[in-house]
Amino acid sequence: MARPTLADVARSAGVSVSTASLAFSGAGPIAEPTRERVLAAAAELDYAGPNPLGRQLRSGRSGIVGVLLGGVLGRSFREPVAVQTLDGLVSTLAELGLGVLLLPAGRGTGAPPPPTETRTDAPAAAAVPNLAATAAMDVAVLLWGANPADEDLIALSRRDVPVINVEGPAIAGNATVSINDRDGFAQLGAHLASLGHTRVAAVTLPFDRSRTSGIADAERLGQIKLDIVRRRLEGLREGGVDPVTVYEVAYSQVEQGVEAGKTLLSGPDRPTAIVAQSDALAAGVVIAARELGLDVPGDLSVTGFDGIDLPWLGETVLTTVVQPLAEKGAAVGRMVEALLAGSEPESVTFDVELRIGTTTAPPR
Amino acid sequence: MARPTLADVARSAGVSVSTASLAFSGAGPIAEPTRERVLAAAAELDYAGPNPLGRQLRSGRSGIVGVLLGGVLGRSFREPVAVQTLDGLVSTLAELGLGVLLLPAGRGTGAPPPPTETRTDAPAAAAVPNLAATAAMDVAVLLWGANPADEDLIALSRRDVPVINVEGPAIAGNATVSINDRDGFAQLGAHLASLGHTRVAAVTLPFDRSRTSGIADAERLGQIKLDIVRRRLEGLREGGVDPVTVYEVAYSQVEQGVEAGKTLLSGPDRPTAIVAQSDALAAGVVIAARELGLDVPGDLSVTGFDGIDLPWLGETVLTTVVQPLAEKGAAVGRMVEALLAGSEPESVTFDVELRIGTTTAPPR
DNA sequence: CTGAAAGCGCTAACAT
DNA sequence: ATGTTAGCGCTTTCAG
Repeated sequence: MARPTLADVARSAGVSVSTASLAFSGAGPIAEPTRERVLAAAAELDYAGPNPLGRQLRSGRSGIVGVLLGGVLGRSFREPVAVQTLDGLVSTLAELGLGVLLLPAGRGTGAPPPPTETRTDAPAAAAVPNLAATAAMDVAVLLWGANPADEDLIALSRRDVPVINVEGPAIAGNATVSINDRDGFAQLGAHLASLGHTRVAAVTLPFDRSRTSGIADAERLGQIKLDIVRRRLEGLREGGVDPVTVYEVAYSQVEQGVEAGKTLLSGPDRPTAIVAQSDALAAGVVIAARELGLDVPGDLSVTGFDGIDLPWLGETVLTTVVQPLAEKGAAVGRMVEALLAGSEPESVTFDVELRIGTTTAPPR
Repeated sequence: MARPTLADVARSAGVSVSTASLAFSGAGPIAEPTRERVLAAAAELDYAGPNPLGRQLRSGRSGIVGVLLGGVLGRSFREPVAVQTLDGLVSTLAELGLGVLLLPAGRGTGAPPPPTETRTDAPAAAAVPNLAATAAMDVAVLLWGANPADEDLIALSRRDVPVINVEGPAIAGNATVSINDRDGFAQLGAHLASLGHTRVAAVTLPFDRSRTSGIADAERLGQIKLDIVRRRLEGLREGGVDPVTVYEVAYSQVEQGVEAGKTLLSGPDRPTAIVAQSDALAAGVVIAARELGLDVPGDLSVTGFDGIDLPWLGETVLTTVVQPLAEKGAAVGRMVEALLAGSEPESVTFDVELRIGTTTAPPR
């Protein structure tokens, strides 16, 4: 009644277990009639195929790719770009027979865990087991970076699990997939400058994981932890636009963009253009402008970044920079493949492309 | 140089492997000094903890919960409700030390696989290994249903992997998490009827996985495969609204709602209200109405379903029915727990709540 | 409280 | 082409 094992099948087919194994894996020479006999015996016994646990222990491979979510951005699932990248990654890996295991980020270094109560009861049993430290996986993919000091990353490196970094800070020894976002913002800056904008505000991704949001003062601007944010601001300046105000959001979500837009557009010296570091934020800014009765692009130009589909704005087409999300997923897939084959994958950087929509025009 | 094993740690600490095992698992009596000695030896050797592969084979448990995506709806990741449910599920399971493995749906019965070429080369090795059939997992969760005849489901049942069904059709022997959506739509219907609407159109989720979209004629209406769609339409009628036109979409996405809205609002006998089967679709309808110069709710009332956050509409608050997404995730978590403990989980159905917003009003 | 021994189910050398 | 033999690393009886 218990699940049959390969040994049962082998016995029933009158062959050895190793032969039976070959019948399933195809990893070795086997006579066609023999193979069929084994398969028939398996069908007879209702054998569902080799138990993955046994196979994994023996081969030392789990066939699992862990994906560390929410390193920097909180609820990755809510962020369209993260979701789309993940989507691409899952399909790419599935074709290699690899599964994606979601690893929700543990408490990182940014927010220290709550103080431990003095325990009078049980011995110090592992309170919350951390998947990054305990789950089986052959490779880990870090979506959207994290602090190298993160608990999860330390655990992974102790376990010798190779890590592939997507848009994260360069970490020694990790292959990285990134985009040329500095150039993308330089193009956006040049576009706005050529239109004649001089009073430009920026809405940026989080500077760190502190979940701060609001206009960043000089002090805060000196504390930008995340390369991606700094790089994008620098790109903008390279393009000829030095933002007069910088608004930092806590998450890359439309709501946050609305908030940022309302603040920036209600203050004195209203900007003639707002550069957002993501399409979601830009969409929020457009919505905020509309609610304040401003015309886009007549009264305000808005730019985004990412090139995701934004049905929310109706006919309005966001001026943005398109990054190749699907290709990024595929690139990660190839890196995983290389890693599993024992070779060192090479980091890649993809180019991005300016796409001019209907949200930018000369200032009035 | 190779990774140390538990045996190495035990030897170094001067204890037996079984004792060393206890030091890590805490699953048995062990003297505190002994435990510390083992842990010290582990730290010394840079041992990262018990190898999950060994543990899994021995205990027969992988600690992995497979989540079958896209059963019915294609790219689940793009659908806000699926994403939010998944989000809740991941956090709930993480607290139990369980990981979520994403299982992209294989080719289901709806779309038969492409015809096999006559092979003259290699023996019939498994072309594309299907994760549902090969990956290690203790339980599978079916998000948004599927056909019981699906390849993946068959594979899971052959492997004796218990399945928990979220919003799927009842499948014999599977525990199910669902919501009282019939009642929700009855409430929506009653609300619209009480406002005086009689010419109401409906925008529904896909009838099956054929990815058809457009106005459903009588014949098509007789082919609704998915319980959820039928049940929701029935609920609406119970509430006193019999839709004059039914538009079926291929995906529950804003774009599709826009498409549906444009079609329904451009035809003759324009409806005074449109009932959408999801908030994403309703948002699209609102956008379409605006683009056609119609006022919501003045010229058109619109209702959604799900109660997800929709920042896209600005100040507009959708009249909708709120379903407890987080609670659904938690319920699945509890079921998984029960299943792993060897008991039969009980199916649950959650109540939903009508939330009247600013998108419904009496017809002009 | 600790140790010895067995074996989870499979695959990979090696021998035939 | 097939069989024999050895473990992969761990947990779990069962004795002591």
